[in-house]
Order: sequence, then structure tokens, then C-alpha cells
Amino acid sequence: MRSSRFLIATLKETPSDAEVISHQLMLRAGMIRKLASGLYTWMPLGLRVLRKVERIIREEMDKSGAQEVLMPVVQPAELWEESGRWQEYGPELLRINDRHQRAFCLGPTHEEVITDLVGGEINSYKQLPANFYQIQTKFRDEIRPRFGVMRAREFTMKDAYSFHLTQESLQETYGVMHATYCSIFDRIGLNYRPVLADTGAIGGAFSHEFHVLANSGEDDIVFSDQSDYAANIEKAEALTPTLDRPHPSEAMTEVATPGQETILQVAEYLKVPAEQTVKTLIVLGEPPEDGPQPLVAMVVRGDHELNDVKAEKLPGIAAPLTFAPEERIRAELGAGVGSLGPVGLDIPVLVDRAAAKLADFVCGANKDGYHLTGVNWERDLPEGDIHDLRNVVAGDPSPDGQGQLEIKRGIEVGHIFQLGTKYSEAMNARVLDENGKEQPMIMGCYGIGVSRVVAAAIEQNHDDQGIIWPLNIAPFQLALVPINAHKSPAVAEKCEQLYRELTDLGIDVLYMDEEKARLGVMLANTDLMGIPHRLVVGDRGLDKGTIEYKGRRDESAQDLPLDELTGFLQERLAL
RNA sequence: CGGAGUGUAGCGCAGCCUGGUAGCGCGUCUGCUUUGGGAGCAGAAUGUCGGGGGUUCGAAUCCCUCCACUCCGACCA
Repeated sequence: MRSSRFLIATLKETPSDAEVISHQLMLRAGMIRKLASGLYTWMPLGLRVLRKVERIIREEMDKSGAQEVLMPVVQPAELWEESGRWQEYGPELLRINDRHQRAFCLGPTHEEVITDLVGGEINSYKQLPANFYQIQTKFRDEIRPRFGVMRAREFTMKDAYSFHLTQESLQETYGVMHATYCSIFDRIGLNYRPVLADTGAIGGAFSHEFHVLANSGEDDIVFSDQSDYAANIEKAEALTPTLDRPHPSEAMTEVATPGQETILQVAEYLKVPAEQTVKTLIVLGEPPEDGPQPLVAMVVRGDHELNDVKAEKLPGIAAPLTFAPEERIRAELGAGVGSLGPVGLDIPVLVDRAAAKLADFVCGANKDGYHLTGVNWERDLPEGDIHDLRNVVAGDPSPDGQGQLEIKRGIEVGHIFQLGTKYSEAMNARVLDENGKEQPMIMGCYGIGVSRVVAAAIEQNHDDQGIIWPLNIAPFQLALVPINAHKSPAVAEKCEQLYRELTDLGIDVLYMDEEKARLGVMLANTDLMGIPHRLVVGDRGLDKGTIEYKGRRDESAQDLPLDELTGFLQERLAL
């Protein structure tokens, strides 16, 4: 590509509404422009990257045996009513009416459409297993779009859906997709980890998320320092050392703690460590046939956090997890939220394992401005129901028994999931088995956030000068930069020749052929755009028979003899 | 959804408090000079000051209203 025929839209200054580095650099490099909140135009440079990511995904999906399809963005409401999600999905589903006032939505995902399709087209177990995928635009009306294309409302996703007669067959395809995802992210050049994820309400044996490690990530990922255990913090089981609970040594005493509401304040005020306190959170239970939802207390150690995914799965707890309104707490428990405790509480009390290990602990007295010290389970209050309620913290033992946990931030770029028969049952997608009996197909689904991958790659690969693309997704692999080509026929001629030769070798070359462009500007632009390899052609070098080469990550440039150039590049670019 | 903030040239911003008819830097265009890491000089173009309404002799500036965008929060016990 000649730069004179390519829109280079770099910006010197960072647009003020970009927060994270990938968003800033995508704007500055001229990859994207915002149209409205959460809606972005991909400009030529950005689209080249997006397409390269898509190509890798497509090749690996095809290799895995999946078949590509393309489904509509606009989907009829009837399908969503059939699956029950027209009611369930909430405001993230953008609903629209056509001119006949028929209801449609913009597809945030395609389980309904694919299940409807496959249910109609596949009738026999002999046609199974089958896996269909597409790379397509999705729309989710996010509460708060942010970070550019990282959390946009309209975005590109690869989604795949597999269909099976048996659970074993699903497991097998699930394994294939796991391996395929690893190949995809390896080829793209990301530093990623597959992590165990929550399987949600649908269940299934496994779910894995693929996370790119980056500080700007919105998820907490936990790892063992000694094994390959990795999980989303939502999922990771919090183990507690199997020490016995110490014996009580203090008497339970009520102390005044005026104005001390948070655990940190109370701990500071009473001069006890936060891990010697408990906090009591009041949530709503599952509603009975009639009447209001009951209150349920959850007790975790003062320095721990409640894990709402774990909590809402417990029997008798309303999902999604909802904290009780302050007025109800005050009316029914007699104290404000800053002074609650499990002692004498007349509602069900669920206790985290770590909190259950405490002796002589501090908690609220259920009386405004008072706390209890020296509290002990069994002696002062019943032990309650003990569950795993909390988020793991760094240093906890790994659930697989090997090593300790560390926590890092991750950007979720992929998710593989066993759906079971939720959609096939609801939408009547059945096949005949060997015995001529109808069976609902068992489904799996597998997603990759294609546009998010692009942003994640930048989060992981940049420096002060700009983006540093992994070679396989770089918009151009090599920049060819002439110095004063308009003055030096030798330079101009050499560049034209190199441009042809390198292009013929299959290298994606950006030839900075604009007359009179200044060197500094061209170099700043190729750095900002993240082009991994760069040749600078000038009279000085040509007189010596050399051309200057610099890798985007290299400290300094090197002069290559002309006759070694092609071989060197072929090796560097692994052609 | 709640809270906070911002809308002035393509981008980054000043001007607003204290009303007097719009400016700076970068970018863009023209010419000349320059050219080994975002050039210099000279000249030029570009604004419904987010929209609407009001107050006033006069509004970017004060008031009302609508819109858009951004950030923070949605574990607090």
C-alpha cells in the first residue's frame, strides 16, 4: 500500500474523552472514530487489523470442523418469546418495531436464531455433532459503554454453537474448541490465560473464559503460583486452612462505637485488626408464595468481600443478589447497616467459612452506635449455616491444593460454555436417535470478542511512541520510508524496486511515498501506527550499499547490506 | 439508574465569575526556504460559541429548558 493512497489520520494530541491506553492509541493512530456513545467507525487502518484477527479466527474455526454461517442482526421477537428471553433479557436488548408494528430486536447473541435454524434443518442423530459459527455485528445496549471498542454497544463477535446427541459428544467438541481458542490466541500473539468461569444458572460441567492479562481489565483473575489452576474470582473457591477454631478467651462485651460505621472505622476505633471482625450483610431471600421477600443475613470476615455469584446460588437466596433496603433493615432489625451483627438475629444467618473460624471476634450489636467484642460462635450465638461466601484474596491456598493464589486483572476476550438443552427444549429442536426416539439436542456455545481482541492486543503491546503490533495482526508488517525521494532519484528508484519485491514476497508493506514528507513525521507515524518492521532508505546508506532496518521494539537501527536484505526480512517475518 | 462534570474551528484548550459582538496552540491551504526523528518565514481559510426559549440597548458570558458526551458509583455494614 502506498501511503499517498491510504488514509493516515494520526493525531498528535490525545482526544480528551479517551481513558485507557488502547482507546487513546486507536484514536491517535487513526484506527477508529466515534460516531456516538459506544458506536465506532473502523477506518482503513483499524479495519485491516480487525480483518486479520477475523482471518485467523476463521482459519482456526474452519480447521476445527466448524461451518461458517451468517445470521441477521435483526431478529423477530417471537423467537425470543419462545426461549423466554424477551422477558428475561432486560434493557440491554434493544427492541425495535418495524413499519407494521411488529416487534424485533437487535441481536446481542444468536442462540435463538441458530437453534431455530438447526431445529428445522437437522433431524437425525447421524447429522450430529455439528458446529456452526459466524463473525458478525452484535448490539448490546450497555448501561455505560466505555474504553472505546473494549466495551462498545455495537461490536464484532465470533459466535459458535454446537449441537450434540450426547453429553460425551458435547464434551469432546468443548475440548476441541478449548484447543482451537488456544491456537487462535497463540497465533494472534496475546498473553492470555484460559480460566475456569462460573457456569451460571444453566449449569454444565465446565465453562472457561479466555482472559488477556492487562491492568485495565475489568475482571479479577486468580492463579495458583505453583500449578496451572486459574479461575475468575467469581468462581474460585475460597479455602480456609483446616485449623480448629480457637477456644473463647474473652467475655462478650457491648462497647459504644459512636459514629463508627465501616469495618475499617470500627477496627481502628477498637484497635483490633479487621480480620478479627465480621460484617453482616442483609440480602433478600426467595419470596414465598405470598408476602414480602424474607431477609437473610450473610456474615463474612471484616477484611473479606462477599462474592455475589456464590451467594445468589445458595438455596433460599433471591437471584440476582439484592441487598435489603435500609428502611426494612432498620424497621425489622432495629439498627442501621453500620451496627449490624449476627448475635440475636431472628433471621437465617449464613456464615462464610473463614468467619466461622473466628473466636473472640467483633461485630455490630444490632443497636445503633454499639458493637460487641469477644463474641464466640456456639457460646454466644448459634453457628449458622456455613458456606463459601467470599472472594478469595491473594495468599489463599489454591483450590487444587497446590500453591497459593495470586490475583491479576484480565480482559475477557473469549468464553466457551456448555448450554445443555435450555434452548433446544424451549424451541423444540430435536433429532431422532438410533431408536427412532426424539431427543432434544445438547448445545454448546463459544464466543470471541473480535473487536475487543484488537483493543486488548494494544493494552498489552505499546510504548511511549504508540502501538507495537504482534506481527500476525499488524495492519502492515513493514514500513518503507524514503528520505528525500523527491530529490534523490536513487532513493526513489530503490524504494519503488523494494516495494515491488517485498510485496511480491507476500509482505504487507506500507510505502511512505508521499512527496516531500518529512522524515520525522513519517517515523513518528509508523511508530504510532505500530508497524513492526521498518526500512529507511537514504542516499547515505545507498552510497555505502546499505539500508537501515529497525524492529519496532529494537533499541536502535542497524544497517543491512543490500544483498542481505531480503534474506534477513524473510527470516524476521518468518516467511 | 443515582452522583459529578463538560459542550467555543478538524484536534487540544482559553475567554464565562465581572455582558460590549471570538481567541491561542496544533492541524489544513498557498508561496518561498529547509529536509537523517513531529521544520522556519510570510500569507490564508474555517465557528449557528450543543439546540430552543427568556432577561437586556446588547448574551459564548446571566436565567429556564432540552440534547449530547465523559467520569464516578451501583459491597455499604
